[in-house]
Amino acid sequence: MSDIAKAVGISRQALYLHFPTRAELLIATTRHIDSVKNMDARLADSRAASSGADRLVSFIKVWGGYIPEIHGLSVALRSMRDSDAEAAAAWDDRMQAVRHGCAAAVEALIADKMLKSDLDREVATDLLWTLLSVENWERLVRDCGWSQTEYENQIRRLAEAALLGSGLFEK
Amino acid sequence: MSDIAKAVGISRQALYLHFPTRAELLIATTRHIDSVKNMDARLADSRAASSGADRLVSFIKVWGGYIPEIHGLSVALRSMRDSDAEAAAAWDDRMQAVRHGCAAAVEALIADKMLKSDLDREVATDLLWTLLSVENWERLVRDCGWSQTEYENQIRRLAEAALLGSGLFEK
DNA sequence: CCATTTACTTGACACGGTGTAAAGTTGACA
DNA sequence: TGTCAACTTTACACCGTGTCAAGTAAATGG
Repeated sequence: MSDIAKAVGISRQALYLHFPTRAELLIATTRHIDSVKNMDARLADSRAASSGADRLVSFIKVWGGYIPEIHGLSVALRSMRDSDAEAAAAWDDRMQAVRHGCAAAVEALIADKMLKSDLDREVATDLLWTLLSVENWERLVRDCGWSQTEYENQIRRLAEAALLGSGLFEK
Repeated sequence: MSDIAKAVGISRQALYLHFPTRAELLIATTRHIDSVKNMDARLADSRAASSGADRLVSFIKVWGGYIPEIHGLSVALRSMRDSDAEAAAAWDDRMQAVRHGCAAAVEALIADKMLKSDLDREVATDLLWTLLSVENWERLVRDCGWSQTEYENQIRRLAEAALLGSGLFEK
């Protein structure tokens, strides 16, 4: 809190006049970033795709490209998950939004009969959601040194390999 | 530290006589659990498999089954990653051991010409390592409510879909 | 123009957790 | 009997979060 106050150019106490707790500051920051970067609108774009497979690809591109922009905040929010229930709820809320995007993409695949025949919609959604986690981005981009485009390409391939059946011709 | 001391039945200070810092206590716990549960030996078992594909499956089974046993410790160790360099190093060290297992499995696939032809050994290792992260286990088992066997089966399928080519017949 | 309100300041303090330090107790072993 | 090792109690320093009180400076409004 003192670091932030210093960076902003006000006293630590003045910061507490605006945000009662550290958690609420982070939550407000989340909301602010979401509105500035307009995550919902970007995700909505991915709904424009015609086929289910295209929709999957564009959803992955949109969300995958969003991750680096929110990564710093995500670290802060997740690090206080266990000490602050409100922060945990704020983070989970954002993640549920992503999950809804995943569910919608899976639904589009089902509509196109492109989802692997032995995959439940719930299981498919969970798998896609897991693949697209911030943690996986961290591991591949930060720990393994992948570029953002490598990340996006491989995760897309992985998601396709995991979810896409060849429709009628699938064995 | 006080909680642990209480649980052990000694004073907080006596705990500091054994472990100079909280981080060192967790690191020692890691070592102890590894020796008690014998992770290395279990991983070695997966090397016995004849084919590369079998080896992949058995590695996933061994490590995937090990995750729940170390999960609590893993949470504690990861939560102090940013505040304590030694704890971070201890965790990274264990994860590098897993990565070596992944690399060995990928190598076995290459030897059997079963690795997807457009996958680099490094990229394949990174992907497998990422799939098998504790974080993905947490998401699927804890957050999504999957059973351990569901987790193991789906991750195995996912790894196979991601890495396995059909050898000569791969397009 | 004066009074109030608003946004901020400084300074102090409580609390919890980690880690340090010192002095005292207990029991075993030589 | 003396010494050592393991432990105890007590106290304290440091840091970060969050609270509280009193004061200031500028804008707003009757």
